Amino acid sequence: MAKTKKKESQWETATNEKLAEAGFRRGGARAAVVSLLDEQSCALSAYEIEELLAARERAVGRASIYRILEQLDELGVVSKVELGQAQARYEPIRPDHHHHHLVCDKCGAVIAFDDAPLERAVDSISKRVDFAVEGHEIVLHGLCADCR
Amino acid sequence: MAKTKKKESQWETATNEKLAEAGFRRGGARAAVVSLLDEQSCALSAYEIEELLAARERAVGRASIYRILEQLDELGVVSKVELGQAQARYEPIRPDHHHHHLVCDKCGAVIAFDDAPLERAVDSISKRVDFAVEGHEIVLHGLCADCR
DNA sequence: CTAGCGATGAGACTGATTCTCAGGCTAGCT
DNA sequence: AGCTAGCCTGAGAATCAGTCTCATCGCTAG
Ligand SMILES: [Zn+2]
Ligand SMILES: [Zn+2]
Ligand SMILES: [Zn+2]
Ligand SMILES: [Zn+2]
Repeated sequence: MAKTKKKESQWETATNEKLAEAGFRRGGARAAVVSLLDEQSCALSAYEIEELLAARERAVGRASIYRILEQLDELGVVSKVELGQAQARYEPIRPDHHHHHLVCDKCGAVIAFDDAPLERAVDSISKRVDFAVEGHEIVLHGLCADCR
Repeated sequence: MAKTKKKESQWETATNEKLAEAGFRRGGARAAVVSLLDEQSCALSAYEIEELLAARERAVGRASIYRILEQLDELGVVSKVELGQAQARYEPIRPDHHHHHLVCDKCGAVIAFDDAPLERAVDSISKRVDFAVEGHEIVLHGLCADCR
């Protein structure tokens, strides 16, 4: 069966470069995770990643998934987001698509949103506090249109 | 030994009233947790609550602590905050002391801060989205002054 | 082509949180 | 005050996400 050769996006390319620069060797498991993340516009849980990869012809061990996600997080190419759902989610960081999340407390739906004034307010605070701010996470809780 | 009779604050009083209104009976475990939370200005983890209560003369079972915190969260008098530390923290909601947190990724220190422009930005978004926003959580990650 | 060493994954382990259920206590009634 | 229904508690088992261990696999420098 012919393998679907997808076009690598900016993110996947940049991520592979950073991995190489950081001294990592190439490996099938990591490539599969990076490739899957590259297709996402919002966050996936480690469990979802495990399932999606298994559904393709490239299952990856759970230990590897967590190890890889941690490496990507440290490299600054992936963001670990805690939406108060007792499990972390991970999404690729694309400078041109910075966003935050609305979480439905009833059905768990996650909706992305972005807002310039909000970012400005956060940047402003970051400069004022005696703290080296490296990132921020903003989550709005409530009920989605369907659950209301 | 004389028991230190503390003055009930606005929060503890209001919480007890809401519990009664919601049809809850009174109970020693819950009263102890509510009283402890009332003394806090920022968030405690369930484990810390368990220890602090045990250190006094009123140990409360772990199951009860979690059950009670969940009830208080549902009543809207306690906020469950996830600071990305693999464990939730809980703090009383005091309308006049609304705040958010700075978390040191190195040592885990939690520092509270508040910012009017930030709240305004969040309120503004809340009104614009097709989502019934009931609350929000903002966490800034980075390195505290000591760990830098 | 081969050795050396990073990459991988099965499964045990940990730690936080949730569940179960027997016994305790409150609130309401007599 | 005494009695009862049913909420309140807590010890310990069960879950579950996430972490660790370690034997094996497979890059890649040479
Ligand atoms: Zn997202
Ligand atoms: Zn919903
Ligand atoms: Zn706080
Ligand atoms: Zn620190």
